[in-house]
Amino acid sequence: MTDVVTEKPRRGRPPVSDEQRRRQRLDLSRHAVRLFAEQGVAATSGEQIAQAAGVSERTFWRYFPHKESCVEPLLTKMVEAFCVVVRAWPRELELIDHLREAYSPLLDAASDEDIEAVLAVVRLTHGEQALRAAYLMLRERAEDALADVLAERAGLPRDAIEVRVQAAAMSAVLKVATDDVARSAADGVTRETLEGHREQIAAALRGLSQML
Amino acid sequence: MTDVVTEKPRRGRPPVSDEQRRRQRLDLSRHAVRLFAEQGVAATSGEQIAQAAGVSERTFWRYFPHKESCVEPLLTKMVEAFCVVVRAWPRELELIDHLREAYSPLLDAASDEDIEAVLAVVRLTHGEQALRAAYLMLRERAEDALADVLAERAGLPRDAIEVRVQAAAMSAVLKVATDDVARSAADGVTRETLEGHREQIAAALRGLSQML
DNA sequence: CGCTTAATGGCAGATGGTGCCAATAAATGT
DNA sequence: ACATTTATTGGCACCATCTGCCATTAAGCG
Repeated sequence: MTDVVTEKPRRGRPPVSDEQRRRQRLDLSRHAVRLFAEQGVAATSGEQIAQAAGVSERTFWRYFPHKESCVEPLLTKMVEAFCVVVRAWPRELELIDHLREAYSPLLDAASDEDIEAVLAVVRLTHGEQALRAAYLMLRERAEDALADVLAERAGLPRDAIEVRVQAAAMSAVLKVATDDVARSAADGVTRETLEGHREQIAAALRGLSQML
Repeated sequence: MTDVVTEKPRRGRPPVSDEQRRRQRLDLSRHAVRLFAEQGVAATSGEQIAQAAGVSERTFWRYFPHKESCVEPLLTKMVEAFCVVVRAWPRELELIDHLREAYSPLLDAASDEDIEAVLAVVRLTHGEQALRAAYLMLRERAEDALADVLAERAGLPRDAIEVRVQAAAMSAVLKVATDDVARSAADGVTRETLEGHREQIAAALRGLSQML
């Protein structure tokens, strides 16, 4: 009865906090992305990234299983932002209207630098196949999260076919819109660009409804 | 004026035909997939695949840029089959109805072995991340082809936002349906399973229209 | 059979990535 | 202060992935 949350009279050095680890990954991620953009993925070695971030190559490979997954921390920020918005989607509102309401505050929350970096990565994924593959894998993970939210809203199991189709379609729309905004924001991202992004999504969702 | 199709009084050994090359790739692909399924991707080395197919490791790497791209020839068969159907989609018919008409004959055309192999690969992509990434990349290439067809139908440029959204959404639907049929056909594929697949797609497309 | 060109195979080498172990860092107990 | 315990780090050896280079072989043609 005493092990509801198993007792842990911890003894040695405690593991670093998840927060700390996240920061470290993000730091490595920034260096990696900068180098990727400057000289290409293929021409950037793991050793180089490690050196730029001031850790040994060995620990670098402990933080990232593959070179391309260096983009993950940055991109995750983006998809998580979207998941937060979707999760807050009130039942009585149209998705488009909810986006208009909830998206702007979210943009204020993220730092301009991060937004710029994320868009840079998305642009990179077009020339660099390895990065594109990593990007698509990440989007599929996001799709699962989206499916969870949609399932809860609809009161259906998360692997119901309707739920998965809707999640996949929404995710696909978001992908197109994101690629588009990244392309059009090639030099400098403005508030107008981002609001354009929101409208892009809205228009795309509207377009979906005309499909059949 | 004499170089409309540059004159080629060919001299030495002629390059192998594209057909021949395609066959070779497909053969390597089959061996690779079998090994992947038997012992996992990570545990299967390029040397092993080459040996199984009876070529040197060096030439194996000439046929495939990465180990995971061994699944490409098989999967391409699948997406090309779908593209053919879409291309033949008459303007006056609903897509669902067209699928019902055109899909069955197509199933007869492909060999049972190949269909089985394709589904096996799709199943593999769920446990093997590297394969999943390759799969998603291929699907995106197929999405482009789909966009071309849709653009022509709609009389819009191929990079119009509506076209790309529609292509992305259709592709996403097809992905869900394909994953589902692969899972449900885990042991032995029957004609019922495949017709189920077609209905799966139809239902999914119908579901899409209810999205908003 | 010589000539020309394409495909192949073998070998060296750089990079990606992992397992193992010693060294160090951060906590607690005495 | 010091020993003890545990987590992280770095160094090293090692296998796999993939490429460049060159010699060899194969396939056509006069």
